[in-house]
Formats: sequence, C-alpha cells, structure tokens
Amino acid sequence: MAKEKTTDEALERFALFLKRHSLKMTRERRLILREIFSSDDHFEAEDLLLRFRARKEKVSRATIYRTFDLLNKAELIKKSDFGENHYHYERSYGQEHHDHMICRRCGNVIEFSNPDIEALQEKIAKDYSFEMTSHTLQIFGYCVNCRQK
Amino acid sequence: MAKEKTTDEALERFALFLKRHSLKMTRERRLILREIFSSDDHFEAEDLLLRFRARKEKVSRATIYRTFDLLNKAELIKKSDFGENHYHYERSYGQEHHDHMICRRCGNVIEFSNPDIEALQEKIAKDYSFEMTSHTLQIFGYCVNCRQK
DNA sequence: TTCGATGCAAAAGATTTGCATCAGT
DNA sequence: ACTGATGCAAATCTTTTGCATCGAA
Repeated sequence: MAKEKTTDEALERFALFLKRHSLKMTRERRLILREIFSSDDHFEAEDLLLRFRARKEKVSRATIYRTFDLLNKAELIKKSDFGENHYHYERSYGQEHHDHMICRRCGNVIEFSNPDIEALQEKIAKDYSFEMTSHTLQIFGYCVNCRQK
Repeated sequence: MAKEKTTDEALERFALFLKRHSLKMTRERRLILREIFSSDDHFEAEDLLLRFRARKEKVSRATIYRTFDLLNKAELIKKSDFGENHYHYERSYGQEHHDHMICRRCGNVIEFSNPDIEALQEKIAKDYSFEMTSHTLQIFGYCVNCRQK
C-alpha cells in the first residue's frame, strides 16, 4: 500500500539522518514517526501524546518534543502556525507541498496548492540569492460558510 | 509629515473600532498605538514593554497584550510567526503588504513584496469563495551570507 | 562499554486571567 | 454613575531542560 511505502521511506530517511549525526534510532523515535505518517492530518505535540496514552504506548512528552525537533531538521515534518499560540505540524515528506486557508471564525483549515505561486517563490528566492529550504503561505479570512452573505 | 498622518489615521480608525464595540479610548491604548506607528519595524510585546519602561511610561504587560488583541481585530496590526515560540507583530495599516524571508542561521528577516503573488492569492481565495482578510507568506532558508558556497 | 536517549519533574517563556481599583463616557 | 480598563500577581499553557537511569551501537 502506498502509505506504508511512504512510511518506510521516511523511516529510512530518518535512519540515515540519525546516522549522519551519530544519533540513535530508538523504539520511541520509530513509534513517533510511524504515528505521524499513519495519516495525512496535521498534528500537535499534545495530540500525539494523547493518542499514545490512549493506546498505552509509553512515550513521554519530552521525547515527543525532542523528536519533533529532529524530524523537523531532517525535513520530514514541518512547523506551521495557524494563529494559535502553539505549533501545528504536518508531514513534509511524501506529500506534495500545499498551503492553507484558515477561517477566522470556525477555525477550519482548507488546503490548496498552486504551482504558479511555488514558481514565483523560487524566483524571488533566486533574486535575493536566498537558498530556500521551505516556505509557507497562509490566507486568513472567512470560509464559504462563515462569511457574511 | 507622512508618518504622522498615518498615525493619526490609524488612531481615528481605532477610535471608530472602539466606538463600534462600545469600548473606550484610553491613555494606554493611545500610547501603544502611537508607539507602534512611530516606526515601520516589527515588534513584540516584551519589546514594547521595555521601550515604555525605558521612558518611564506606565503601561502594563497585560494591557499591551490586551491592546494587541484589539489592534489585531481592528486590522491595524497583524501577527506573524517567524518560527520562534512567541509572536512578532507588524503594522498592517499604512504600509503596503509584504512578505518575509527568514534566515535559519542568522535569523535575519528580509522583506519583499510581489504583486503577482498577491494577485494569485486573491484569485485562489475567490476560487474557494473564501473571503480573504489577510495573508502571510514566509520563505525559510539561508541568506546570501549564511548559505554554504 | 560507551554515549546518546528517555522519563520525570522542575524550569522557563509567553500569554491570559481574577480581582480590586481607576477612569472614560 | 455606569461600565469598561488597568495593574498586579497568580494562573495557564506550551515547550525546554537537568539529571539519574536506560538502551542502542
């Protein structure tokens, strides 16, 4: 199944990253990566913690944060900000890049992607001799259900 | 001078917003708005607090946060996230829209603006019948000085 | 056997809130 | 006068860290 393939690839990539930095692949790191790649959804630290607890998997909050940091550095996940004061994360490997529209009233997040915008960003970075590693775009406003007609 | 004009307009706009919501224009709110509009720079809550303290202006941290929230709602300032775990703010009135390139190594923030990207965002919002009130775009990577040649 | 990793609890930061008092309207 | 605003300190919430112990290589 495609999902499992992606997970395995991500795991491999993570293993490589760890090796390159003389770090170790542990049960917890594997669990966290697997959990993240088991779905396409955004996730938060607290969120994962609760899922593990519900399943009686023993992974501490500290380890979750520490692993997010590594996964972020390995460019397997990335942080995004939806205007709340904690981070949201999402997979950045095995998923095509996309951006977000966030409804200010209902909080709903709509994903979209637009190749023209991607291309323009590359061009801008190049113009400034900036080496782009990632980018994120948020459109805030009111979704179709929440806007005042 | 242009800056003073903008400040006055912003003040007027804030007054209107407050009136519409049956809120009051106070000395502190005026001070905060003035301080923000006295420069084009990004700012943070702590940042403003220190500036007031240095000048012996009496404005509490709580009031700063509460006022930021109002100014944000009045669309006079906006929050942005540069990947640190606290908010940065910037004026959103009297300043043309721009986006940011953030260097992962030195933390430097480069502003840029691109009308084509603006236009594309408008179009995308329209396509989703999304009423856009603001948008923010960040490019992360390495600036010209920090990239490895 | 050697370091890095984990869990826990404490610490650190940023932001919010309850409450008594103050001040616009 | 009425009602919202302020300041303070305490509370909250998220994330980080020190340290003793554990486990991958």
